[in-house]
Amino acid sequence: MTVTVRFAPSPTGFLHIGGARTALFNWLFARHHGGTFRLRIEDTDRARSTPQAVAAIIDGLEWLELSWHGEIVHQSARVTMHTEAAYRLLAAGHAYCCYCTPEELAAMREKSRAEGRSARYDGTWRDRDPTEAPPGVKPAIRLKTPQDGSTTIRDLVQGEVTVSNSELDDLIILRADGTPTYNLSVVVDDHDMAITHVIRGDDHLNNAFRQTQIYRALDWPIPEFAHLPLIHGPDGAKLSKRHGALAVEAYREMGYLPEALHNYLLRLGWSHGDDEIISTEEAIRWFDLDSIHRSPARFDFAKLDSLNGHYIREAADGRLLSLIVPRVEGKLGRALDEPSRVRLLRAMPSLKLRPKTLVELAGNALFYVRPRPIPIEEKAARLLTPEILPLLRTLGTELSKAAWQAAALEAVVRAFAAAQQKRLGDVAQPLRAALTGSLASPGLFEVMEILGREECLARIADALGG
RNA sequence: GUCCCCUUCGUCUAGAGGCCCAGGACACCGCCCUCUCACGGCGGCAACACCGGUUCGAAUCCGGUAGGGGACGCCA
Repeated sequence: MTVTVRFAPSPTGFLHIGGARTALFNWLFARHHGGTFRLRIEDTDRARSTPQAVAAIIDGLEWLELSWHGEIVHQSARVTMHTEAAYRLLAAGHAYCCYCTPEELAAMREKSRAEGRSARYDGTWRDRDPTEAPPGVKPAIRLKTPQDGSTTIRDLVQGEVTVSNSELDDLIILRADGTPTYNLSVVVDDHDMAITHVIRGDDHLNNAFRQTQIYRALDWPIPEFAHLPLIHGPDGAKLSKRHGALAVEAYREMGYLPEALHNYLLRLGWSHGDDEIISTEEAIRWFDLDSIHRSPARFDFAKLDSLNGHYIREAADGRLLSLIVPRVEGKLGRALDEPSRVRLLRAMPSLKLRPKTLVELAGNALFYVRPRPIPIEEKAARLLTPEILPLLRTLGTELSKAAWQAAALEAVVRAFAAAQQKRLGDVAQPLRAALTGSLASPGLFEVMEILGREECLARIADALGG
C-alpha cells in the first residue's frame, strides 16, 4: 500500500506556524516514502470559513514549497458522502436519534463535572424508544459507542494510548440541521482519500479515539496515527496570538527565508543526531516518525535568526537582490534604477554576511543607493569632529588622485594614516561615517570601489559641510 | 474537576544500563582575526525536576511526588 498523507487545515484563519510544521512533517513523510501528500480544506464550518483564509493557506504552503498532489479536496463539497455514512450507521443500528436540547446537554455537562467525572452525554436517548420523541423537535444523530472495555490506539509518535470507553460518550455525527460533524467528515474523507497515515497536531489525540470508533462502526480499516506535540511560545504556554507572529505570512514579512523556517521547524521536536543544518534533500532522506519527541517544544526566535543568517549567506546573490528590492524601494519611496540594482548586486556577497533577516539586509544595503546627502546616524556624526574634518578634506584630495580600486584605495588610506601618525581605524571610521552614514558596514575599501569615485568624493564633500 | 500526555544546560536537542562527574547547536561571556559590524577560529558559563526502588552499576528500567501541557462543543 502506498503511503498517502494529508494536511487538513480549517480555513478560519491564516496558516499558522504550527500548521506549517504539521504540513512539513506530512510532506517529508510522503516524500521519504515516495508517497502522496494531499491537501484537504476542512471548510464545513461555513460561518467561520473564508475564501481569504483558503488563499492564505495555499499561499503559505506555496511559499514554503510544500507542494501537494492532485486536486485540493474541499470538505464542504463532500457533505453528501458524510450524511450518507451517518444514515448508514443509523440504519445499521450503530447510531440513534437524540432529542436533547442544548440546554439539557449543558446541564448534563455541568452535572458530570460537579460529580467529578469528565463531562459527557449520559445516553438519555440511547435506548429510548423513538416514539417517545417530543413532537416538532429535529433529532441529532449520535454514534452508539461501546460502553464497556477500552479503546487503544497505537500512535506512531505517542506510542500505545488507551482510554476507557466509559470516558468516551456517544458523539454526535449528524447535527439536528442535518449537517455532519467534524469527526464523521474526517473519517469519511480520510477513508475515501485512502489516507494511510494521519499525521496531525497533538490536540487531535482525543479525536483519534472517537474516530477509531467511527471506523469500527463503519467497518473500515483504521489508518495509522501520528500525533505531533504542539509548539509552545517562549513562556511555555500554547502558542497564541499573544506571542505574535502566528501566520507564516508574518515570517515572510519579517524577512525569513523559507528554507530557514523549514530547517528550524524540522528541528523543533525532531532530530537526527547532532545535525543542525539540514538540507531539504537530507531531511527527506532522514525523516522518520520515531525520532519525533513526545513533548512540546518552545519557539525560539534567536535560533531561527541564526539559521536564517546561515541561509542568507548561502543564498544566491540574484535571489537576495530580488527579495530585498521591494523593501529597499519601500524605504526609498521610489523605484530602483538599473545602476542601483547593479550596485546592490555587486555589494551582495559581502552584504549578505551580516544580517539575520532580509529586513536587516535591506536596511544594511540602503546606504548604497540613497540619494545625497545621505543621512548620518547620530553616533557616526559624532566622529566627524572639527579636528577630523580637515584631515578628511586632505584625504579626499589624496583619494581623488588614486586608482579607484579597493586595494589601491586601501594603500592610499593606510599611507595617509601613517603620515598623520594615526591608526588606520582613526581615519577609517570617520571616513566610513561620511560614506555610509553608519559605524558599521562592509569593508570600507570595497564599499568605496562599489560606490565609485564620484559618489565617494561627493559624500565626503557633503560631510565636510559642502 | 475528569481523562490523556510530557519532564536532560535559558532554548532546541544527543543519549535507547557501564562509552556520560553527560555531547552538539542557539543565546550569553571572554580571547583571536580585524578599518567597523558581521563571518570564522579558540575557550568559558550552564542540565539529567524530586523521592524511593531494581541492579555490581541508572540520565537511561519500575513506582510515587511535584511541575507543565493537551482534550473534555449539535467548532474544526
